[in-house]
Amino acid sequence: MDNVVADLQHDRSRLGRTSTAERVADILRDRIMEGFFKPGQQLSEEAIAKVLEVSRNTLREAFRLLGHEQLLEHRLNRGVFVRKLSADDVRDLYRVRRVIEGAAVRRKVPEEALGRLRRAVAEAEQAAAGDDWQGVGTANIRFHQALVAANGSPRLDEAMRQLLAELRLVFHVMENPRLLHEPFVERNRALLELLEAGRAEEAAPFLEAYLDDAERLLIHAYDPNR
Amino acid sequence: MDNVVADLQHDRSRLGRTSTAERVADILRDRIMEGFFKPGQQLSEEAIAKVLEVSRNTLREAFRLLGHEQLLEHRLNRGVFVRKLSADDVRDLYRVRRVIEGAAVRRKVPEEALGRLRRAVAEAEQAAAGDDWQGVGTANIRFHQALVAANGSPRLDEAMRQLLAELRLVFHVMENPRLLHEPFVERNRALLELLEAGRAEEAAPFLEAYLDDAERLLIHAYDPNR
DNA sequence: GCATATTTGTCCGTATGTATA
DNA sequence: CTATACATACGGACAAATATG
Repeated sequence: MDNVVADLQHDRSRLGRTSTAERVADILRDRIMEGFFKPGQQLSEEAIAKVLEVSRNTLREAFRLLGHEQLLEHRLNRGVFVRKLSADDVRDLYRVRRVIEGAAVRRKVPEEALGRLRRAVAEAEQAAAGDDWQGVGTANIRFHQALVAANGSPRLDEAMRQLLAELRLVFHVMENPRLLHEPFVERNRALLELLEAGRAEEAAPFLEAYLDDAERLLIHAYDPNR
Repeated sequence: MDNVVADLQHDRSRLGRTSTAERVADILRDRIMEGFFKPGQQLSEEAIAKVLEVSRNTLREAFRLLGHEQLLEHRLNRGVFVRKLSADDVRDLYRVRRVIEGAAVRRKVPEEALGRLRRAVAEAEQAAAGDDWQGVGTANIRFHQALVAANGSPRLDEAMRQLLAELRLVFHVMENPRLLHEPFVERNRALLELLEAGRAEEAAPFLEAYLDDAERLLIHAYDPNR
């Protein structure tokens, strides 16, 4: 436990530009999303403040930011914990994805967004060829971000960014990332081709089925307790 | 259980004991949304901390929360200011509304949600009859919240709550709330009737036109500088 | 169930940096 | 350019809640 916190030392160098609280939040966010801090784990004020060499007050501001992003959970007089998602949370996240991504595929996707989609698909295929399933996951996420960007809305982009950050909390408690990401590489390509052909009326139900399957797969494999 | 009382269920989350920072954030949020603090206005740490009798550290935690909700803007070493929305922001907010509310009307709206919609419409009509345009605005907002609730997603509910809070920033810099809210009372009723009849394929374009008009009206009347 | 240690919640004083009149 | 006001950040203090033996 002490060793886990000690590893944070490496992030100490990144402090130096914007407000300290925001930079601390950035560091912690990265750590949570990469699975270094695990769902359910408590983040001790004193320990982290000491290692990052910031005051407890500043750290608490950072905690507030991450709490609002749903990555941390505040329990009064108990402290902050990395959020642990329930199966219901997963279902809700997919509900939101259907709404936001569904709206995107119903539009005529601009050429710029198509370019990003193509690159994401190529990246995923390349990673898959090299058995790099972590890389496939990252590329797939980029694919869906590019998809949402077709809406042309900064706020939807931001909402998707946060949604995917939450989803990572789920990914990290699962072993076997291949099972999770491999099936969707070719479906991403298929979806891309529908969009390139401007066949929105087919893309929408295709995406629905896609997300249904992804949700089912995730729920089935997901055990919130560890 | 009484249906009117059922609406209160949504406020249940606000009951639990909370930290001072969260209660301060609640107070400030209310003040901003009621127009007491005006867009562009600076919120002085020292002055507010003194009046609310909390420490500046605690107040800063509250500021972080509201900043993340887009109601306050942080300028490094300058302080926090009530967010001032641009015309582009307004357009983006309506983009998001089309996505979230559009998804709702495409569904079969559950009876429970229909009940809330009916009550909101009735409330708006009653307020309009009494020339209470502020009340009409509140009722209309409740209508759209009930609409989004048809998605059955806590996260979309929360997103809508925040979106409407941002929109209030715009409403408050406009004089003549009647112009803003009156036209939509009967359109809300019309939309409700389409939903009650289960005519989703008509409700969707009706809502689109509705939001287009509302956005146009708002953009036209809105001058970000005061 | 009790006594004790630990941790959070909150406040204060202060030093430093930054923007602006 | 200087002066002033204010935000930023720190560290210490203590009460209150919670965990621990």
